[in-house]
Parts: sequence; structure tokens; C-alpha cells
Amino acid sequence: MIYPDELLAWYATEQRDLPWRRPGVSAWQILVSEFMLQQTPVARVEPIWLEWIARWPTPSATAAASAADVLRAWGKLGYPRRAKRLHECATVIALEHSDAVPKDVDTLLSLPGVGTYTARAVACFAYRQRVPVVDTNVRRVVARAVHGRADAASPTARDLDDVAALLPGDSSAPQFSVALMELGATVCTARAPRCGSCPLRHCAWRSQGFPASSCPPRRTQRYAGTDRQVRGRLLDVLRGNSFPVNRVELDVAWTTDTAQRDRALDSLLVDGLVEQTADGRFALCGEGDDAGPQGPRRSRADNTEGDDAGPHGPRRSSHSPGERR
DNA sequence: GTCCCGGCTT
DNA sequence: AAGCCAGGAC
Repeated sequence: MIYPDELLAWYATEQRDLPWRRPGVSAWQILVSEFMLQQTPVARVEPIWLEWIARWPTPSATAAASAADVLRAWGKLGYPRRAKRLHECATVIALEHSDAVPKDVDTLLSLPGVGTYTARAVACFAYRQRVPVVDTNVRRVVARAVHGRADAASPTARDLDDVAALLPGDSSAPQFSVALMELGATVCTARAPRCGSCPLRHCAWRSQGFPASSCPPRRTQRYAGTDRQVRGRLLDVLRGNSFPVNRVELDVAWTTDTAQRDRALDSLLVDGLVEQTADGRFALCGEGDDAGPQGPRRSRADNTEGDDAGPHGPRRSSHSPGERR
């Protein structure tokens, strides 16, 4: 059992001052923070989020930006498909929801890039609804304090029910949820929990003498040398160029394994993060399009700024990925 | 289940 | 060198 009073009292004094928790932050801005925080630590998100919401404070403002500029602003946060989905999400909200982030969990779930966690996080933190918000931190805290296990099993629908049963019945449910996440992030951490600083009077894991994990150790998720790193290198080249670049400029970004490089480039084309111009060069998807993916494209006659290399209808790559491993 | 990112901590 | 992130789509 986790008693709301002790958790809320702890949170009142120990919470981190995170900008998306401050008063006056809009539902859209909270949604942006949740996209960025998917699998990405708070410290890396904070500066990007601050720049982002100052530049594009609303869904329609985000939708009006080009996909390429969105990818540039995303920088090296990682998982750039999130940036594309956020841009798509902004477009859907602007066009189909009158520029207002939906409040209903099921409607939120229908948005691009919004899954079980993010939908409920927005419903709870932006709209103060009493819905269970379950991320990796919450699952770990519940596994320990409630079930006496060192760490959580794979995510299931049961997790939502577990947390729903813990939520206080009154309007403090959102604070309880954010406090649970905060506890997992700063005290009940995965590797070196600081149990001496834990505000919970009762913890099943502690009561049972901190039994070791029964789960097999997770396979290490490497980064160096993976396709993900190669994709990052290629995108880094394109982020630094306002104009389409020649193939050779991408080739020099990764020379240790040319087949892997080709596979990474192909996957970026498939993901819609990169596009090929009619003359065979490469650019960030939506480069030069400042009206969003659904918006009207500028006609050639209107484009007199001289910074556009020409029409670039998206071209699908034709070579096969060449699976291996 | 697999893939997707990157910087930081330990 | 490896673990660790406020997950989602397939």
C-alpha cells in the first residue's frame, strides 16, 4: 500500500522545478514535453522544450512549420520519428480538433505518437482527470512497494489497474501520479535506490529484505555501431544543410560499413524523415515547405526567395534494405 | 517480440 | 564498457 498523504507531503518539498510543471503551461505544451520525454532523460529535454514552446506555442503554429525545421529543432534528442509524429499530431489537432488538445483518453490515443502512457499523462496532468498514469518509474515503484519485487515485469494492462487502485479518490489524484513518477525518478531508482530517503512508511520490497530480481537480465541495448547511430550521423549532415546534399556527402558520414550506411539511409526514406529530390540529392523531409505536411504548397511562381533548390517530390528508395545479422 | 536515439552515470 | 532513461509503432 502507498499512502497518498506521505507521498504528497514528500513531493511538496522534494519535487524538481521542471518547466512543464509550472502554472500556465498549456495542454499542448505538456503534450510536447511528453513526446520529448519518451525514453529521454529530463535533463536533455529541458532546454529543447523551452526553445520549442517559445517558437511554436500552439498546435497550429507547429503544424505551420516545415517538417524539416521541426526535425532541426528536435536536434539530437534522439528517436527523430517522435519529431515527425509530433508534427503530424499538431496537424491533426489543428485541423480536426479546432487547435485544442483533446481531453478524452480514447481520442488522445488516436493521435499519432500518443500511446497508453502519453494519452493518460495529458489527461491527468493537463486536464486533471483521475486516470492512472503508468510509466517505467511508476511500474518499478509499484513493483517494489506493493508487490515486493525488485523490478517490474513487462508492461501489461494490469499495471493500469494496479495504479488505478492506488489513486486517491479526490482531486489530488494528478499530484499523486506525478509524485509517484518523481519518486521513481529520484529515489526509487532502477540501479541504486536511495531507500534511506524514501518517504514511504511501508514498502513490501523492504519488508521482505530486498529480494533480488527474478527476471533475467535484460539484453543490453547497444548504440555504438548500430543502425541507429548511422541514422543519427546521416540526419546530422542533413540538419546542417538547408539545401539538398549530394549522395557523396552522406557517404562520407559513415564509411566503416557501406551496406549498413545504405540500409540506414533507406530506412530514413521509408520513415519519411529524409526525401530524395528529382535530381537525386537528399534533404530532410519537407525542406522548404513552411506550411506543414497537409498545408498548401507554395507554387513555383510564389517562391522567389532563391533559397529553394527546386521541386522535390518525395521519391521512394528502390534498393532493398539488405537484411542481415 | 523488434526497432528506434544519444549523452550521461557508474 | 555497460546501464539508464516520463514509450510508441510495427
